Amino acid sequence: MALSARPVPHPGDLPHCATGNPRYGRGMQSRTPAPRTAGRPRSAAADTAILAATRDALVELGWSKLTLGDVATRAGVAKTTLYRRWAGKNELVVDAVAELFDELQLPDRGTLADDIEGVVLQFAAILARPEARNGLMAVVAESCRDDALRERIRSSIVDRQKRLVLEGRERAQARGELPPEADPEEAARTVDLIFDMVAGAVVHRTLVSAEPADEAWVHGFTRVLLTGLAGTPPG
Amino acid sequence: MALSARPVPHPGDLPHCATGNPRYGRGMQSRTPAPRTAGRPRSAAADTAILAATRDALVELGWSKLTLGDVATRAGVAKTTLYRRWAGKNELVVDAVAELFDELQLPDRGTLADDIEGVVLQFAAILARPEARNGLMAVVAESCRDDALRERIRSSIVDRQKRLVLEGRERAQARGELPPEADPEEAARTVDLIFDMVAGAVVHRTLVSAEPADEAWVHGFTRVLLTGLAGTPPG
DNA sequence: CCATTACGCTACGACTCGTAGCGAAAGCTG
DNA sequence: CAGCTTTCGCTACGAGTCGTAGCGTAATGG
Repeated sequence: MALSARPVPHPGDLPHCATGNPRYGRGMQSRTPAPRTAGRPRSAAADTAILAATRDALVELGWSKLTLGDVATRAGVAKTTLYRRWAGKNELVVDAVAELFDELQLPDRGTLADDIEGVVLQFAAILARPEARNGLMAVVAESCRDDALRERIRSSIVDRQKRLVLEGRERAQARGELPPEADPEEAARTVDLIFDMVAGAVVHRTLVSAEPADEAWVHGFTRVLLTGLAGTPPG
Repeated sequence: MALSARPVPHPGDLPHCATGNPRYGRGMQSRTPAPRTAGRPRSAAADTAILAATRDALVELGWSKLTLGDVATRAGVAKTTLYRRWAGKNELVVDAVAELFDELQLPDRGTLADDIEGVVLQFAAILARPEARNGLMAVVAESCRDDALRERIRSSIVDRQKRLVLEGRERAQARGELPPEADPEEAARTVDLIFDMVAGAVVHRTLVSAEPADEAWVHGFTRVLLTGLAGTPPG
């Protein structure tokens, strides 16, 4: 018969993620691919089912009314399985939401303005999905009191997308639309500033003002971002 | 002896706010000052104590771990008193946070750039307070699934501060820094756009990037907002 | 004086949380 | 194949919170 369960290594362990599975796995994703151990491997299907069920629950219930027991039922797994893989609600939702943002791309449309409009529209399309809105805002709110969670959000979501700003600037500089950067430190600050302005404006428009970031809005936003307030006479 | 308590008029009533007290009172604040009724009046001191206790609890506990029972204990009132005045956690926190933003002003500093920098710094200072961060983000997150709550946030917080953008533009136009607006509809859209860009950038910088919106950052932000990306050669 | 309303307090059922324990299933390894 | 290891589903549990009901008391106004 099975032996008694050994003490659960739950709080703060580095697990053996066979698949691209979560639980402190996203943060340090440049690890050795598989610290294999013997025994029954974790079901990869359970991971995807749980994350999908989390997004569904976010749509129907929102953050505060989402319970882990309900997610487990939706995913067809036991509640204990869920707790074996994630430390709590915050971590689960971060992983469930992070997957949504990995589809962002920066297709080359020929000009800086068109590149910006394109990626901002993609970002707006993701934020238009209720699971993205509910989940992202909730974990950001929670991260105010939880440094580990904020770092997890930053590495899983924010920093991953900052590549888009870098890529767009390089293209614009190659085209001659933007001057080359002399001071690399200043350049890094500018990248952060632009990212905050773009992401912040779209988030605020979508969530606080609660109006769609459609093509017309994105066009106006891009014009202000590129030429400034005074440079946009309505004529 | 006291009669049996009549059915609580809790969900969806228009109460009689003697003081500037909450409970659906902020949304329609242009009401007759006091629809007086007989009986013992509600304690105004209890209102202020509850709202202050809510902010304290937000600082110490954050949103998710904040319980109404705890707030009641901090405020020195009974839990039932709290439920008699607010419908739930969301409404309470909205009122507690809204008070923080009423102190925003737009002092005339002589130029549009300095006006913007001044008000953005004020906004950043408010968002630097943990009770503002925790509470605001949490209710915004919840408002994704609650239209009434979003409307309450908009009327209590957002629209009240949009006056700052209007005021700043009027001054800039009077100074000749901005051209007069021909199309009033286009002008309204521009106000909304600017508000989303300013508030969104500060919020994203403070909460997501988790770095302070200090004077250097605000200066760079203002420069981009006024002159655009291409108009800021680092030299 | 008396009707009316707010207040503090206690208690309650319902729900969620996170964990423990068990037996069974699913892999790897010799 | 047998044997070991780890995961899985299930049940149960104490702790905590929720929102409400009920009661007696305090504070106003007519």
